[in-house]
Parts: sequence; structure tokens; C-alpha cells
Amino acid sequence: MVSIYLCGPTVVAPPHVGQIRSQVSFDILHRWLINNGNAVLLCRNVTDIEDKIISRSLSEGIPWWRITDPVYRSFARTYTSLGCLPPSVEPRATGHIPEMIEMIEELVAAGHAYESDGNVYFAVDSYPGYGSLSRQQVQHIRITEENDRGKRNPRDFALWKRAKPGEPVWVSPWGEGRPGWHLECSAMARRYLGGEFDIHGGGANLIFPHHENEMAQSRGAGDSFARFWLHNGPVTHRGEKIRKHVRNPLAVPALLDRVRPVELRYYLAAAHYRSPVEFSLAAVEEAATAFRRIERFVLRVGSEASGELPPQFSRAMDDDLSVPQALAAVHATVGEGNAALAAGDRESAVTKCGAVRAMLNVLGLDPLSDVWSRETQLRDVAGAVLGVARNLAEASAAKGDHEHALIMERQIETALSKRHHIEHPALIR
RNA sequence: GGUGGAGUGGCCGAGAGGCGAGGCAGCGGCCUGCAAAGCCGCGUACACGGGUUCAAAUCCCGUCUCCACCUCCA
Repeated sequence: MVSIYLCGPTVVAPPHVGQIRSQVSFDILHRWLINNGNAVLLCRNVTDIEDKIISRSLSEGIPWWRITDPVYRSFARTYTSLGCLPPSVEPRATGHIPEMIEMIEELVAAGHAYESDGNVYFAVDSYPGYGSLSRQQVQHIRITEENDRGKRNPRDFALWKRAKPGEPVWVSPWGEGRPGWHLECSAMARRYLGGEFDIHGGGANLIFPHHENEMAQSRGAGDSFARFWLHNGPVTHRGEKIRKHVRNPLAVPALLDRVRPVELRYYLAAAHYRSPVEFSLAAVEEAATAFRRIERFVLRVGSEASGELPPQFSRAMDDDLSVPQALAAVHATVGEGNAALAAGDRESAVTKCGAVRAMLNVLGLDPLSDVWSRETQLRDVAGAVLGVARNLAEASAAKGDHEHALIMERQIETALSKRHHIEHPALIR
């Protein structure tokens, strides 16, 4: 049994590429562990109460759950569409307030935390290992916030935050308020995985302060916590010129208008999980082209049974999940299969295809998987019809029949918009 | 100021002392009515300056540039 705690999203805005990359990276780990005969207990949290959610709730004048529920569904839909296996358990922070309060009480009793005016803080100085995960020395951690609210050390962080007027509240021994962000994960990890578990995963951007603080809290409360930490690299994006109406080029729903989910998954998987990825639409589209070559081969040979993993592939995966090298094995096998096909050796091609599908299955990229098939068909049919419509519109325009061309263009717009809604039904606005 | 990471051929992206990962794009050829797809072939790249070594993209020293985190973020 391999137990994994993976930091899930704060459900305040639709998913962006960086969040998806993290989930895809760990989904590949998940699949590789299963492939190797391990039972996996994967816990991925949903942070559904947190400062940003509250500030949006207050500024829009709607309850916090009117924000988190639709956004949660958007995430769920995106994970599914990208072929991520569901976690064993997906706890929400708001469902675990008693566990959090209990943990805070333990920390206060152990002298690692103190109450101050309705807030409870973790005393960084009380925990000698603080900074070890992120290799920070406490005195070098920059202080941005003034030492207000009665903190003993400005680096101390909140375990419990007193509610301001109008904010949602939960009742605690320290008054009405809400849990601190970092604490949520510590409490949920303990609840579902126990005091010690194998792997804690998340984006590298979470190392400090989030994971550092989690570790301090959990160990302070007597848990030994994660045995290994795995962090995926960031997705960065600088000044690529994006048309104005595409507001956030890293938002996944907008990206899925350009490439299919499986192609986006290929793009995100193709770099090593620890490497930084400099995002660009051109690179995504290039990855899509590369994936289609693999896909064409698999579709050409058909849906014969899955085969054996080539040793080269397994070696790559065992070497710190080297998906780039594993993909080289996929491409090599596709090339061999195509060569067999070109030589009329169908039997050999079928064998190669089996190996390719076995590898793609580990990576979550098998074109014949049920995950993609309906969605792929929908897109293919819709795309073909739209192509015909565009040709007709152009033909009309060329003949000078601008009225008809305009009607066609409006119908195309409507069709595109409907397709978008079918593909992203959970998206708000 | 602290911490971590990165600079590889036109592009993406691995590798980490000696055999040029892989893909995309490009070029030539085969195949095809033409194309597409596919097949075969074509590339001497590792930020810069020193050094170590028989041998350095890979190790050491120095320099430059970029990114991330230290505030919410996967």
C-alpha cells in the first residue's frame, strides 16, 4: 500500500495550466504505481474555505459556497476530461473543522501554538526543524506583514483566524473564526492517511510556506507525517502576445478550444515533472502534432489487446518518472510498427501496437481509452460539419452573396458556442 | 537580502565524463493519379571565460542572463 497526499485546488477560480500539470504529473505516478502492482491510497483535498474565497464572496455579495461549488465542478470536469484517475478520497476543508480544532488544541497543549485575541498562531521558534524542508533559515525569511495581531514572532503563522464582521464563521474554543490554510492539509492528511504516510505531493511553489508549515504543524502535533516529498515544476508564461479577448492564456477552458484534452495532457507530460515549463501555444500545438502521429498509428492498427511494456520504457519510468525518455520508447515503437505496416507485416505491427497501448495506458494517453473516445468523436463530427459550413460561407462570399455568407457565419458562431457549452458544462459565466 | 532551479541544434525537450534520446519544423528519396499519411536518408547543438582529464554539454573555478519561492498560488 502506497499512501499519497496530494495538494488539490483552492476552488476559487477555474483551473489553470499549472494546477493541471501538477495533477497530470501525479496521475502518471499514480498509474505507474498501480501498474507495478501497488495498492494506492490517494488523498487529494479541496480547499473550500480560505481568504481569497471569502474576499470574493464579500465583494460579490454571495455566500462562499456559491463560489466554491461551481468551481469545484469545473475542476472535477477538467480532471476527468484530462484522464486523471479519481483519488481514493477527496476531502473538503469545510467538512473537517472538528479535526482541525482538535489538532490546534494539541499544538497549544504542546507549547507550539498560542492564542492571541481570538487568533491562534503557530510559534515558529518552538519548533527547531522549522525551515528544514525549504532550506530556509528562519532569520532570513522576509517579513512583509507588520507584526500586528499580537504575534510573538512575525514569522508565526495562523492556525485559526478570528472572523471579521460579515465573514463566514465556525465555532471554536477561541471564538468564531475559520482555520488557517496550512492547517487544513495537516488535519485532513492525518484523518485519511494517519500520522505517517509515504508521499506528499504538490507544486514546487508550495514548498514554502505551505508545506514547511504543514510539516511543522503535523510534527509538532506528534505525527511523523510524509516520508517523501515530491514537487512538480512550475508552468511559467511571459509576455506572449495574446489576443485581448483571451484574458488568461493559462486558463484551461480557453486552451481546450485549441487542442483536445489528450493533447494538452501529452504536452504537460512530455517535459520531466521537475523541470520548469515555459508555456506557449506554439509548443502546445507542436505537442499535439507529435501526439497525433502516435494516435494515427494506434487507430490504424486497431483495438487489439494490450501488450508488454518494453524494458526501455520501464527503466525510464523507474528512473524518477522520466516520462520524456519513456516517450522516446513510445515513438521508437511507433516507428517500428509503422515500418512493419509499410513492409506488410501486420502481425508484427499488432504486437508493436500492443506495446504502444500498454505504454500509453501508463501515461494516461491511450487514444482508444473510453476517456477520450466519445469526446473525440464529438469533436471530429462537429469539426467536419463546421469545416463544410466554412467552405460554404467562403464560397458564398466569393460569389458575392454576402448576405448568405453572413448567415452562415452566424450559424458557425452559434455552433462553436454550443460545442463549447457541451464540452464545458460546469463552467460558470 | 535568503533559498531553489534553468540556459542544449530553427523550435520543443532529454541526457549528465567517451558511442549525437525523442519529437516538431526543414531538405532529399520511395510510395501514391495528385496530395495526405507512412517508410528510408540528411543534423556534429550544449550561455561565456578559464581549468582538470587521454577524453567535458557532463567535473572544478569564475562571469553573464533568465525563472521560481520567501504575499495568494499546483
